[in-house]
This record gives sequence, structure tokens and C-alpha cells, in this order.
Amino acid sequence: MRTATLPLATPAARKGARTREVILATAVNLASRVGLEGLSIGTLADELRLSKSGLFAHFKSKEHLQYEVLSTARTLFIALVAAPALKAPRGEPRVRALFDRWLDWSQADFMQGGCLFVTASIEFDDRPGALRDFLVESQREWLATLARAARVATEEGHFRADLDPDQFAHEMYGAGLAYYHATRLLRDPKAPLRARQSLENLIALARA
Amino acid sequence: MRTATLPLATPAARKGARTREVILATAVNLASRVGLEGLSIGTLADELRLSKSGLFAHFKSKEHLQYEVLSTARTLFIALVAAPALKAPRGEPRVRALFDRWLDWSQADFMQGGCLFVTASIEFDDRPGALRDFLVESQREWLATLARAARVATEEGHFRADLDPDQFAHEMYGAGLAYYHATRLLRDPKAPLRARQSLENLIALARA
DNA sequence: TTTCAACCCGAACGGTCGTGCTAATATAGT
DNA sequence: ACTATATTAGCACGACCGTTCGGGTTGAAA
Repeated sequence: MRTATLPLATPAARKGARTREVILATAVNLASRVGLEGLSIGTLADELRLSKSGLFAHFKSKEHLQYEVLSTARTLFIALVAAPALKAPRGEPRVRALFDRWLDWSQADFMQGGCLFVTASIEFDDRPGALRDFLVESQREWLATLARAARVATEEGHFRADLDPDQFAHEMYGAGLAYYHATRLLRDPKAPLRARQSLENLIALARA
Repeated sequence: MRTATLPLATPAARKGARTREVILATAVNLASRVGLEGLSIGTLADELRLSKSGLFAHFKSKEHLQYEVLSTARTLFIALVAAPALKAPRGEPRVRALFDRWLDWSQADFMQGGCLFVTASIEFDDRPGALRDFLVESQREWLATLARAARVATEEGHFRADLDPDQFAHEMYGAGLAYYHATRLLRDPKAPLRARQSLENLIALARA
């Protein structure tokens, strides 16, 4: 009988699958700096000391590569932001945890060039296709997570009963974006303080 | 914003200066769709039925073209957003006017592809140079305008005395960005409502 | 150890990119 | 109308783009 070494079965964990992961890890890093469109196969191959065609063979097109990169980023986001934050106690603490982890996300060392989702959102908000669809779904999911946390806070009595959770999520999203621009473009050292104050104001308005 | 053509004055200049303006008007339009980096001289020349080198002669490099495009956009922004809004009565009405005009800006017909400043901010927040410097200055100027309006509202007694105008401007900026993403990427029909509610919440907190 | 699929490389393709030249043309001042 | 100059076109360049293909090289199963 086959011993259950890994619960997540990786059927035929050949070498290709491993290098594929290495490629995607580097690609996420690079794409965060130059965007998904600016991500070039040649440059990526050079950085990995791989041949262009050898790398290309793993993904049958550039669009597929971009899709995989985005998908990898989403997995990372869930693992590093959403999942840990959702372990926080129900209600206001969870809302705060989501916000804090989110702010940290764009400062992650593997995202030196900025949040991939923000970059990609700007690049693809106009071009229909699988990339855009994936982005829309991801962002909707994140907004839904924020709204759900707000609703839970209402259930816990932390937030008032007639609070619109979607509106709350929308404004929280705006606070995150403002923080992002303030840090990245303006390099404003007060950005973390401003972001925290933004959340305090949001919560103050949401309280019962 | 219903302007059919760009309201750029053409004061009896040489022919080159006029075609230069035509080029820039089209370039603003194109850059809003594909970004400042994606803006290619060949494509722009085709759209204008000009030769690539003929167009290129007007600007000695692509970076100069990009700079002029951004500069043109800034002139437009001041003429169509800032200046008219600043004519509104001092205090809260002026704050509202700034916000309303700002929301309309990204819906202008000559910016079909999205706000150039947002796009460029994402593209150049990492690359030092004249482009980035210009962007930073423009955004700082806009934030300062918002903050000044908040301070005036305090002077008028509309907003409370201990309000931090920079914090207010920061959060207003976030509300604008959230609106932008909700309309462009998510195509949320409720985006205008959400944005208006965001401003109401901001103002409610700022009131005396 | 043999065998065969998976993996990777090198070269080349048609394109497009920004950017120089040179020559033809249109314009403005006289 | 003529000239000097400003404006535009034509062409070519090197570099890079995504992509294809055929042939080596390697690794895993037999």
C-alpha cells in the first residue's frame, strides 16, 4: 500500500513541477515591480538562468503565465492575510486584524515593487479576458470577506445593527488604497498613522 | 464633463505648435487606455495619420512625450476640476464641489481608459526620474488643495476646530480611489452611491 | 541498465519598439 | 515670388518581444 506521505497528493511530482514553482515565485516578485504586462519572458528567464524557450515550455502562452502568476499571488494573499486574520476573535478585533494584515501585505519582501492586485487592476480594468475575470473575482471575494467581518461585528454587538456592511467594506477598501498610494508614490512617513486613524474613524462611525 | 474636444487654447502659433497640441490631445486619450508606458509612438502616429519620425521630431524622446502628456493632463485637471470647484462657496460646499468634480473627472470622455494620474502613479511609483517627480508634485498639490478646503471649512465653522485637515484630505483621497476601483474594475453600479455616502460619513465626522 | 517520456536549450521567425539620419515638402517673412 | 526655415516623410538600425521547432539531455520507471 502507498504510504500517505503528503496529504495534498502531488501526482507525479516530477522535476518540472518544482521548477515551475520556482519560476512562479520569481515571476511574482518581478511582476510586482514591472507589472503583469511589463513582465517579459526573456528577462524572467535570465533572472532564473533559464533559456527563454525552456521557460516558455512550462506555460503555453504569456497569458497563461500571467494567469498563473496572479493565481499564485492569490494563494499567497489568502495564506498570509485572509486566513490568519480570520482566526482573530469575532467582531471588531477581526476587522482590525484584517486591516492590519492587509497593510503589511504590500510591504512584504516578495512584493518589493508593490501589490500585484493593485497593479493588475489598473492594467486590466479595461481589457476583457480571463485575467480581468480572475481579478474581478478576487477583489469581490476580498470585499465580501471585509463585509462579512463587519456583519459579524454587528452580530457581536460591536457595530450598530443598521450598519451597511458592504458600505463599510467599500470604505475600508478606500482606506487601504489611500495608504498604498501614500506609501508608494508619496513616500509619506505618516502613512501608517493616517491609515490607522482612518480605520479608527470608520469603526467609530460603525459603533452602536 | 461633456467637452467634445479638449479645451486647449491655440493662440495663433506656428503650425508645429498646433499639430503638437493635436498630438498631445490624442496622446492623452490613448495613454489613458494603455498607460504612459504602453503608449507607443508608432500607434499614436497611425491614429493621427502621421509618420512615426514626423511625430517623433516634435519631442526629442519618448520620455519627453510622456512628460508633456502628463503636463497636459494636469492642465486639464486644473481647468476642469480644481478651478471650477474652488469657485464654490467657502466651507463645506467647496469640499463637496471638489469631490463631485473629481468623481466626474475619471468619467470624462477624453479619459475613456481611466484616470491618467492613477495609471501613471502605479507605473512610476518605483522608477525615479522626472516623470515620478512630476507625479508626486501633482498629487501633493491635489492633496494640499483638499486639505486647504477642509481648513477653510473649519474657519467657516462648518467643520470642528480640532479637525486635522491633512487627515481629512487623506481619507477623501481614499474615498475617491475606492470609487475609481469600484467603477472601473468591478463595474459596480452602486459605486456613485457608495462614494457619496463615503463623503457624507467623512463630513459627519468632521462636523463640529 | 535499458528505455522513453519529460525537460530544456539554441536558433530562428515575424513584429514592434525607440531613435537616428537624409531628403523632400510646406510654411512664414520678405 | 523667393528664400530661409520649420515641419514632415522615408528608411534603416539594433534591441527586444512572444512564439515555434527540432534536437539534445536528463531523470524516472522497467
